Amino acid sequence: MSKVVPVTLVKDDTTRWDQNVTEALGPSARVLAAAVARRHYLAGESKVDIAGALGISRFKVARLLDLAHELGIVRIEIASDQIVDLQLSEEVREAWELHHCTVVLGHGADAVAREDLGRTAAELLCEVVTDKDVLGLPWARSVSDMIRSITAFPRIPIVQLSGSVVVPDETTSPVDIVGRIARIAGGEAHLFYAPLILDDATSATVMRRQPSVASALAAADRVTIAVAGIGAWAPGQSTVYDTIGPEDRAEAVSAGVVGEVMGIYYGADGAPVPTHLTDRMVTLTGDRLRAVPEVIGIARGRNKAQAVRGALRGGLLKSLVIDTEIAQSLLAGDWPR
Amino acid sequence: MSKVVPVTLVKDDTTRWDQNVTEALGPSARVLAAAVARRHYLAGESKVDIAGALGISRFKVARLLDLAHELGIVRIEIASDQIVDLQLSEEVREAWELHHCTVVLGHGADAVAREDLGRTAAELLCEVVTDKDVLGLPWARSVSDMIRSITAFPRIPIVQLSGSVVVPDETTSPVDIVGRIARIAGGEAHLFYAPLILDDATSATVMRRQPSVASALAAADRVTIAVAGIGAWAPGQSTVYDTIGPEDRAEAVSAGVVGEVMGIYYGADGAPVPTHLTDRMVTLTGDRLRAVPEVIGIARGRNKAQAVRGALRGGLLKSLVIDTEIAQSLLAGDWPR
DNA sequence: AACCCGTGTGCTCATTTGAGCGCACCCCGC
DNA sequence: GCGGGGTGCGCTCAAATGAGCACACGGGTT
Repeated sequence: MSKVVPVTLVKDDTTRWDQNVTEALGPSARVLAAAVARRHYLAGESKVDIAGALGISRFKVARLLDLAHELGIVRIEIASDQIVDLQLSEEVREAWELHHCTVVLGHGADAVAREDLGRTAAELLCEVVTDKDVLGLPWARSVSDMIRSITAFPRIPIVQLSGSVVVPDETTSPVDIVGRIARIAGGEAHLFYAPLILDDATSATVMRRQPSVASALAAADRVTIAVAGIGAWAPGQSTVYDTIGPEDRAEAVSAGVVGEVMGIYYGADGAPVPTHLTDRMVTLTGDRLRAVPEVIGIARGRNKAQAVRGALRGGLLKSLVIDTEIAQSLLAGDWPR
Repeated sequence: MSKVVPVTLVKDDTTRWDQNVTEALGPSARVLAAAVARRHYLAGESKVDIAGALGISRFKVARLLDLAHELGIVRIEIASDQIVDLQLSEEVREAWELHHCTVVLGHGADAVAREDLGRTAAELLCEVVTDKDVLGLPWARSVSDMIRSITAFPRIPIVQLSGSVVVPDETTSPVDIVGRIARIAGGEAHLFYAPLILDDATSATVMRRQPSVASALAAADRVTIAVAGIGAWAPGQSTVYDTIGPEDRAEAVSAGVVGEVMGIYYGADGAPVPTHLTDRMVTLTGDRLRAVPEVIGIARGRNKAQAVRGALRGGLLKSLVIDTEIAQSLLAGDWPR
């Protein structure tokens, strides 16, 4: 309640006798500015109240606060997250008009751990999902990484969206992975045992007519949330690429394929690429995936950047869980849309 | 401009499937909260604008910001000064209803350097003084420390308020000190050569009648700003105490003297203490000092805490430049007034 | 002297913001 | 199925706030 003796905040440079002052402001002004800042920002008092308590005008309080900002007496910082680069995430989200984007920070010099990416994707899924949703899942390594991190889930239908690929070094079998979350969720589950890719279109057609498969693929219409891995068309960047033969790879390359999502192929501009491969897949169509209201894509590593960009351009994904390298690539150089 | 998919901020603990979530909030909410906080606090956008840009209500923006505070995503801190404890200064100022208070931080374990205290006092004086003021100065070690730090000063009258004490280890002579600032200021100066304390009351009366002395003491009425050292009534804590004989010291002690300012004696409650010493001083009266609108007291060290408190209670000082020890003592235990 | 410019100050008015309210929803137990 | 408690949400109205303006003062120039 004590009144303050007026203190001129900034003296004219020519008239100040403050040549001995170390900082830009005298000690009393610093004390005053700090006191005002503390009351306003830490104690939450309104500027009017502060002005009343100190016997100065509310305008002076406001100017004092501005000054305190300029001089660095008040410092406001947005805390950095341990796991997620909050700023980069938002920049990517904004730039590509995504629903959600989560950029996972890599610890140390090396890339983001699969485990971290999977856990973060799990958190995002759990955050976004409601008990009105229908979840669609393909088979993908990154998706199984995610599912491993999920311990609780709402009781909602789970729909398998694609066949599976046998990968030697994966310990758990494909359907187990999709089945795991179905068990956790406890709702109805549309699962099937089928390979993602067959040797010819005829076999694939037959396979798609299998009741379990047909029922699951039909249920894809009802899916409201899907999670997808993103495969780049290069060795080690796509389980499909690694599975098929050299000629098939080459055909896709010459057709312009840069990546696949759930076995749906697309080019650098995101447009579907017609290929003989397409008819051999047991998966939903690109249009059906595009119609899903929320599709979360998961990807990691510089080599997948172009594939992610294509998937986004093609409208296959609505959200992303990625690492810093891909995020920076998505913001760099050629701009979206 | 991209729209945001609604995200429920806090789920009911019973309904959340976030047992795998490391933090209290999902990644998307963290990204959103951080983005809002960044836009509001760093970019300075209004909540209404942010709400419009993100397609959410301004209330949600506000709640999101509250949340960001609670979770520590936004952290506001008042920067600490290198020289002055801004918070402690304000607390003392407020508690004792001072015009200004500057608590100088000691570096390392030992006490605040005389030099730091003097420099800070100089800064405060230069900040507070205007070219309409009349400056009054006594002789005191701390005052001479301050004056040494002054290199520029407005062209105002300088009035010497007390006689001087010869201290062996001070290199500069008393009047030189007061004369120095008079030279820097360049205005009219009321200086005189006289001891602060004489052997008897008669000599003191004679001395006070000397034209130069009388003129200066008369000019004390016009003084608008004075700076004073504070002496505690103990060895090494007051140049007056150290100068006089044991009987005089004892008399003052038994009369209840705890300190002196400009040779004006007072007790623990700040009331003037009548003593034979008083008549022997060449200085202004306590009432005259109390009438000066701004008196800045300088003191350092735990031993002077009680003397400072007395001087404040007695209304001799309006402002303080002190160290952390005295400041804490002023806030501790027995409360002012 | 008269002038002008830069600076600090407080005012007015439009915008922004906060406190409280009611509504809709959902989970739970009867 | 039907209240009850809790929660998130947006509305209303009053208070707080910001942008711009006018004024006063001081120092320097014409």
